Amino acid sequence: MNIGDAAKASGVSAKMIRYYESIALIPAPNRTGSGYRVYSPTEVQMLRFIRRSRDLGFPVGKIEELLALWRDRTRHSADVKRLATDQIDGLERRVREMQAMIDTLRHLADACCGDHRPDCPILADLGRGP
Amino acid sequence: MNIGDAAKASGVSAKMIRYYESIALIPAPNRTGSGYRVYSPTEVQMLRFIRRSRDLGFPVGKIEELLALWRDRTRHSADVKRLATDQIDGLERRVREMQAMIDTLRHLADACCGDHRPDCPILADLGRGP
DNA sequence: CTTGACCTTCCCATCATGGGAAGCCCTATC
DNA sequence: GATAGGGCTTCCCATGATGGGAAGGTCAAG
Repeated sequence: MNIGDAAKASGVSAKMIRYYESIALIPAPNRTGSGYRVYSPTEVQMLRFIRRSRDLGFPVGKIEELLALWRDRTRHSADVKRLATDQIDGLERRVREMQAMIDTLRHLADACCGDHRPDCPILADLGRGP
Repeated sequence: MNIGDAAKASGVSAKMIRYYESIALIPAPNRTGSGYRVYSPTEVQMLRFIRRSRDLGFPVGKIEELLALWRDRTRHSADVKRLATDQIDGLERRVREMQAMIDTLRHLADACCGDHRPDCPILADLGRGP
């Protein structure tokens, strides 16, 4: 299976597959005599694993840990769960930050009449003194 | 006022002040005979404006537009409001995406007993077939 | 045998931010 | 007046995950 087919089958772009190989997130695959990368079903499954992890927002470093646990038959599920809950915590923190921005923005936007006149509480707030 | 003092007064790091100048988000300030940047209160206020905008998640490109409107006494507040509501929309979209990740992760984490045994629905899900 | 689709590597760009090196400048203290 | 320490300058590099594109080799169908 060439890289293009592996990309289609896994949902990871060929570009990213090469990148993951370059940072050693995945092992270097076999090559044909002419240098083409060849992927086995197992490797494609690993790529799908990576893509699903990315879809859940895991950074590459954490995916590395997830892959190690995935391969480790003597893993403790507690370790996996901790990665998941840490990820939840990080996402929730970011959501809270963005929600605070949204709240402020909505408050300001509500106070702006949004017509042809220049008076604007949004700019007034951004430009207010210290 | 030197760059360090302007940084303290505005909350924008000296590094970022130089960066904003390099991308022409702010005009090049006056210099002393020896080449030190000198900032007036007006320029510090502009830096504060930028920092507040960044705190609300605006990307630099949008801050450029906000600054232009700020300076334009013939602006229409509708234009400012549109920037704000667009920003709200973008943030809300990202929040929804992250919330979906959180929901999935929590569902998976709840199903994982998180003990010393290797069985783990989280890994099972990430590694499941197509 | 040609054509077009694929593959390879390599370099560059994003976006906002920080780190650090080499070297100059200013002020306070001795 | 010399020296020390801290601040300033520019320049280069790195981040994280991704895409774009060029130059050139390969493969399969017609």
